[in-house]
Amino acid sequence: MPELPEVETIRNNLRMGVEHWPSILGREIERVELLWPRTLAEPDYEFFARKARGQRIEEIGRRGKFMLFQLTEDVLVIHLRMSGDLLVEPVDAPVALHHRLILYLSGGIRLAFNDTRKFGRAWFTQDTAPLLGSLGPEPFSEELTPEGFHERLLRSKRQLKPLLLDQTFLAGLGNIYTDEALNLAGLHPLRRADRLTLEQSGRLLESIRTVLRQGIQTHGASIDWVYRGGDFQNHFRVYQRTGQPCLQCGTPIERITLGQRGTHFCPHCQPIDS
DNA sequence: ACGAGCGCCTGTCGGC
DNA sequence: TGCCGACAGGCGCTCG
Repeated sequence: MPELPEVETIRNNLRMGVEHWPSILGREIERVELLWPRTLAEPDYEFFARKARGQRIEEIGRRGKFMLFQLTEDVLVIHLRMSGDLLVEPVDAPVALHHRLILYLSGGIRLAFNDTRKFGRAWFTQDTAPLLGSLGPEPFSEELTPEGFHERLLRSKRQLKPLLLDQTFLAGLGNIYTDEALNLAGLHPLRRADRLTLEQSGRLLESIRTVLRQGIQTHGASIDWVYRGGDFQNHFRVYQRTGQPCLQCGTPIERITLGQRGTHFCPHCQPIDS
């Protein structure tokens, strides 16, 4: 589910509040509840439950696909992986089937980490470096220039699709937005990174920023996010459009498997050579 | 340094 | 209706 735009959408909702949801900023953690032990990667539950109690949520940040809850003393880091979601609820609401971790907050509300497939993880720590230190640049960083991006691409012999999914190369892209960005840039997913011209690299960076910006503006690629108003799935150019005509040229969209991930592209608009 | 394959999990969908 | 495989937004690991 969540790539950079979805994580950013959730972050905004939790910070600013949204209809039915008050902001959780400034609230105190009164109690925590862990319903699936593996969801808490570290530390052990006893320590976490004791130390988190009484801390306030000072700020909510994001790095790549990681959500960062800056607390009074520690940081709660959450990665939603495939099916994770964060919900604000009244304390007396029934606990949904797939809730894995719940923070009970001051003011009669709670923050629930809901995660059907149980891949999501939470870390409670004072040092985020081991988790975030190896991440690549943020796509919207002003320090990431077309020239700098081109140089990074030239250092790799990898195919574009797996490279863009590698969070140490660039932080935040997932399967949907990678396919969309490559299509928009007119680049084949199997193209070798070190064969791109400066102009192609610049177009790729621009395309990445465009599709991510569209994703954020439409509140994420929902599918099962209807309640949140996510709308990006109505704007897919290639993702999950196998066999359907390319919006640009009418050629049927092709699907291949690459590193266990479905990969969608237009064979005409994204030629393997040039 | 790279790609391929698997494990972690639950749910949905299409074919037979 | 029921069963079975394919597939799903991610990522860490091993192996060649």
